[in-house]
Amino acid sequence: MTTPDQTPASYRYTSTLAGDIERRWQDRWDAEGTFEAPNPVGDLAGEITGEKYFIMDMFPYPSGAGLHVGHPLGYIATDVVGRYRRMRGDNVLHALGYDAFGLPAEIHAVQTGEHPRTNTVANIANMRRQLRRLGLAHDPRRSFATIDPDFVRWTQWIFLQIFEAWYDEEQGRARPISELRADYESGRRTAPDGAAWAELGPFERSILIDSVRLAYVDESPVNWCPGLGTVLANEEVTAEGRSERGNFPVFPRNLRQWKMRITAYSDRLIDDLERVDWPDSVKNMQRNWIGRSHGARVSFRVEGVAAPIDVFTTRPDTLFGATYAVLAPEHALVDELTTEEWPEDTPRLWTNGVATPAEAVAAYRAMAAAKTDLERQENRDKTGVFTGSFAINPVNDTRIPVFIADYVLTGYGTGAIMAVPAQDERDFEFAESYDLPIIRTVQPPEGFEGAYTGEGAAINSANAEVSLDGLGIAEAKEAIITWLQQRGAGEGTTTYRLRDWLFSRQRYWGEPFPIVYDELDQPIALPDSMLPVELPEVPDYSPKTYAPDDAGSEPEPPLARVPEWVNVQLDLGDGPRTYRRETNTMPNWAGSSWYELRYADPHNTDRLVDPDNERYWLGPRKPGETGGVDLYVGGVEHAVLHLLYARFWHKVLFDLGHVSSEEPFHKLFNQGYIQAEAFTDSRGVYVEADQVEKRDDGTFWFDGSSVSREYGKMGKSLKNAVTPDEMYEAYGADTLRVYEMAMGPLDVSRPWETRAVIGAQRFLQRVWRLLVDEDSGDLLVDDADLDAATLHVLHVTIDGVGGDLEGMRFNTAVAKLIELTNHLTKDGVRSRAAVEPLVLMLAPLAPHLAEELWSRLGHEESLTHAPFPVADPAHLASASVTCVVQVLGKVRGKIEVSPGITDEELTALALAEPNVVRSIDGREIRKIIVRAPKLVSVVV
RNA sequence: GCCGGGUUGGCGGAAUGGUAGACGCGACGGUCUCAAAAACCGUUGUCCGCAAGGGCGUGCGGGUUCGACUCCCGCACCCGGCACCA
Repeated sequence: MTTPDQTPASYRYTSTLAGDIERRWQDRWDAEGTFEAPNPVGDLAGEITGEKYFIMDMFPYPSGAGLHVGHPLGYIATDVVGRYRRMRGDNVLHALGYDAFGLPAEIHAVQTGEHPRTNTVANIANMRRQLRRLGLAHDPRRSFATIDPDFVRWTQWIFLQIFEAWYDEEQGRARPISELRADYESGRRTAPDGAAWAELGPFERSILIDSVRLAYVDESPVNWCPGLGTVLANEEVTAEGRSERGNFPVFPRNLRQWKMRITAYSDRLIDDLERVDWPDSVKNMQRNWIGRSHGARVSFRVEGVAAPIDVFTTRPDTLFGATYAVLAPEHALVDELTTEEWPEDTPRLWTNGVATPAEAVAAYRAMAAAKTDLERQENRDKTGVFTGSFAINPVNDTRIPVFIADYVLTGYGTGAIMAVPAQDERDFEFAESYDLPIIRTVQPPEGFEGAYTGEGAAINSANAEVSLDGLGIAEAKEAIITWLQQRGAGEGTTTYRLRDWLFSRQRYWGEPFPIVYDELDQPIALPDSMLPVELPEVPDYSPKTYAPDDAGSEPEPPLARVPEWVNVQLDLGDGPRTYRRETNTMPNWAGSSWYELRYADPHNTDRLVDPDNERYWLGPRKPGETGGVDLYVGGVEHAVLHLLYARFWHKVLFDLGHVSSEEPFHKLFNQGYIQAEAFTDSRGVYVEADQVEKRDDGTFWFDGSSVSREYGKMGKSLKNAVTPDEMYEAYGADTLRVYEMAMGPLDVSRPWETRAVIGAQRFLQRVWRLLVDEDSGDLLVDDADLDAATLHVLHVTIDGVGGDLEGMRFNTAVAKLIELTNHLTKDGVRSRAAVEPLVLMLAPLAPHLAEELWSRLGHEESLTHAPFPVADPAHLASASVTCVVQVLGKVRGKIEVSPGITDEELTALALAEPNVVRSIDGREIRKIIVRAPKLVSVVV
């Protein structure tokens, strides 16, 4: 019930008024194309002024659940930066696309029978609506979704560029396959086995070429996930050996799959991290993931066997201490090394009590194969079995036994090691278990027991030709590598943890490969004119899935079930023939691996991106720089997945001359997460957080029962999502923006607190009330001159806010604007000279309110390109300064002084301050430190 | 185990080696109101004190300095990443 005298002021800045203002300005920005950024050439060409600035957000996956208030955090931050830079005169490119292929849409399609595109398009529309209401200054002409046929076409085109390229180690870059073919044809290059090109048949030639392509089909161990019915990249498998998505077990299986030769770029991917402006944590994660380690390959001759064992070691300096060798159970040489019978005097410990080496090895291999990654991780006891063979240590011709053991991994280095128990903890444990000799080759500290991995002088390390004794680790490594190279027994080398990128998935909702196979089963690229290859309609969107632990099951992608699409008649140059299409699809990382380029030229039908547009938006600003997007903001969860793949593709495109930038993202910023309280009942089940009652004694109640509080990522699963729509409704978009920016530093995660949002609204309300009469709506601004104190506060604020926005310290920028507002409010200062700069400074954070006030101040144009205020140094110094007087480091007095005061005058004033006099208490003054005009420190 | 980041009032957080706690939330007191809400004004690290003022205080223990949240050494705990990677 309302009565007339209870009606609130009609022009109070409430959520209703804010909503009116916000919708009005959003419509006007759209109508006027306010945020459209001109390109140098093409359909978006226009007059360019100012420096370019390219901002990107990690684009969203259009989930059916819609947004919660955690999602827009990064989008608001980039929007503030973009709006600030426009006011500084920059030509700002900022748009938002959608990463729209992916599993959730496919699952939804399987459940409903609805085409994933239908649902995805609806979700994108809903997300666009929610985001538009935030007032983001995006160029709407540059938005796209990775599922758009126009976009898919170029994803497929890039795939073919990679397919039609090889890595020239000599030049350190990718080159087109056509150049390799030309080299072979002209005889400048011969096949690795020495065969001449002319002597090879067409099939052999294809095999030779296919074996070096950057995108290739390979039968090798991959991560097969029966529960999902698809294979997964290493990056998509958790440390526990389960799928990152769905948490199903993953099994190693040999399968024919597409891979990308990302390992060719290992060095550049590591080295160029030094050239980009990224958080150290992410750089470290990428370095770790690539896992470069320098060491040596050493060849061990084996008695009675032709092939030597090649091992990789990072400690070649300890070679004299190698007392046995170990192969991974899956190593190719194991069968050859396994002897007929146990050698005489073989300790029973080494045979596992089995009658023959063959049986013992077979049993051990079977046991190792049955172990999941998780079991391997839980049980790190060193086990193994002797093969019956002996290798010869090249430095001293000692016979050393060869074991297989599952602590040696098949995928790393050469899959074989020399074991040096004295200097390696794992080898030490194994040697203890199997009673193997331990020879120290590095002098440990007095009384040290066990494996010594620290620095020290080499000992026991000399033969007739070389002595390492007395050398430190680094010199010893160098000396032994030189010796090994002279003897042909080894060489210095580098290995990597990174594996080639598994690029095919047995899914429907992804990009089809632009590849067909001929009758010899060789992959053939489709010509550009046939792109994009579009997805066929299918009866069933899901791949065949199996019981999660059915390791022996076979992948069957949905596309394989559409024979009329799979088997196709094409004329690829030598008349119409029947081909078989690739039925796998690309992983959903494909679109995000190059989308930065498409923002720069979103409608180009002739090229991926016009070189002029690419050079303008992404090219290096100075020679020697990498170039790339000027600011890229997103969550840290993509530190090694998306960000590594995108760098790889970008570098291939650079090598092939399609882009001028060497890196996709020059500056990366990881925003934190918005967390939220979640509540569980006595069974541990989450209850609706917004229905929990908080009592004054600090307890929480739901439906009459006590519940307990925890903090977690906001979302549906914890039942604690707060939607932006609720916030628009209750406070308005500007309030939500200011609150999210004021909560704390952008890169730190922090809990959401709806009740604290009111503070942001009160601030905006105060600004509004300063300029506008709440009852009449009249402008209250006058043209009075500013007093000295106000001038000082104003210019200090201008100086600070500009720097804070520049440095993405949005929380302190908001605090400074609040201080200025409070100062003006308290003194009743409504002068145009003060409120106009305030409105301009507020504009990046609360653009709708700022536009409305700016227009009420009499400006007809949007303030989007109005100049951001510049501080006048003359007003940065204030008329008087508070000087702190310390006695023995403790503050004992404060005196107001003029900023220009001399050290002598200040010292005299300080020593006269009554409380300082009392504190000194007549003691002798030993020293006085003066930092005029702020500080005097007295030492007694 | 290794690598990276962190620990400041009731809460979120602020502090080029120079007044610790800006700004906001909450709480408490007040103005307005018949009352309440909203809004506005004031107080708010903690202890002693009527006050003036003083003691203590940035995870813990040391150190450097006239002066340390800040720099150095050691430790604890929390978060993230990697992990039998030779």
